[in-house]
Amino acid sequence: MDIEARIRRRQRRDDESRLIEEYEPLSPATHVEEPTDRGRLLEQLLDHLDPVFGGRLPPHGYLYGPKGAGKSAVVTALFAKLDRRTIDPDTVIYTTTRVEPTRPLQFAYVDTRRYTSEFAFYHALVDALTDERVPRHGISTETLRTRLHQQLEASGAGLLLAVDHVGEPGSTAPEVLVDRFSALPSSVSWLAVGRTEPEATVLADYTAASIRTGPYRRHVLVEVLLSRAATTLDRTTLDDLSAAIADWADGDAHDALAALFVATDRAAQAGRTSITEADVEAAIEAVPDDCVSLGRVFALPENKQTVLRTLVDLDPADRESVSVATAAIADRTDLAEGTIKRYLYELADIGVVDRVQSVERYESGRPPSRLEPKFPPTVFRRLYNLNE
DNA sequence: GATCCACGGGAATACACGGATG
DNA sequence: CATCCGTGTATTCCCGTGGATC
Repeated sequence: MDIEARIRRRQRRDDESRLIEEYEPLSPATHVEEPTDRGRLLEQLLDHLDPVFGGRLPPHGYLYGPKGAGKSAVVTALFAKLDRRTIDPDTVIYTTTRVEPTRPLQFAYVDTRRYTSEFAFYHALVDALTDERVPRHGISTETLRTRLHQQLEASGAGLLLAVDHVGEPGSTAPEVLVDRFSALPSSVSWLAVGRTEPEATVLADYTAASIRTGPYRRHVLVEVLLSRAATTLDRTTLDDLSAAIADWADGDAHDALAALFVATDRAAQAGRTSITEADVEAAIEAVPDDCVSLGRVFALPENKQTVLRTLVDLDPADRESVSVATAAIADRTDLAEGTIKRYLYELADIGVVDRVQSVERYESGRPPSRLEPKFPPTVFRRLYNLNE
């Protein structure tokens, strides 16, 4: 390869990476610090958490609502703020009718997509509550649990714990969680966050309060899209097309952002800084029905992401069956076939990829199934490469 | 030496089909 | 005709091993 070509390639790559960095605000997997658009939900949450501002713990609670409704956005933002604000009993103003013992409060947020196992869960908690490094190895789950207890008792502080993505396939089931909570001291109050109706889970039996949130209202979702796109796209066509995306997304901010992301990418590939109707149409096409949250995909263990990354680049013919895909991925990664195949089945099991059974007749044997990602490949590719 | 968990692999089971059997 | 059986593939389930780290 001559020097010219090498330089050209460098330049192209720089262009590309700069472009991708600009995309980041459009990522459906990241939350902004100030989700100003979820005022109602924020108020509901603050109502529930009100005792906190008097130095007391609120009762256990459950926040639920559909995908892309801003639950995680609000809860992570709120807990980040609360965590920075030490609630000091001395500054609390009492109504003097009753003297309750007050104590300082701590706040922690745990995402069960990432910290699923019992060990990982306690580890995340202890880690959040202490400045010291907590060993990941050579320490038993039991030891970790007692350490958490000691920590909580020693500090005398109450803990408000938010536990996100409860009951999603591949994360922690409500029953398991309730079990774990029962092992925690009474100075811990938790707020579970999930999608399922409380009546359909055991959580209803343990929580005093359920907070329900619905999908985004149309005009609010448009605002979300516009504000996130502000740095990336010029405004020429944005208003109308954002409205179109919002209509299609039906209140799901995740899918709407994903579509806007794909549309932006398509425009950028063509060297444009504004999106067209065709971009949006193509983008909507690229977001599958029942699209799985990209946050979930990026919470998967590294090697499962590697398998997915390879899978989405495969020739469609190489995705026609699990075995074929396994072989193709094994060629391109250093994972063993057995592992890849198991991963693919596991990914299908939690709904990250779909297995579509072939209807064509084969000579003999059980018919294979085609693998289809249940997320927009473009978005995954871009964000994955960004993390490299 | 202890611990968790990612990997790798293999055994058991399910499914589809054609052909044999009752 | 209904059922069973054999074969070949797909899928599920399970467990031992070893890496990394304390």
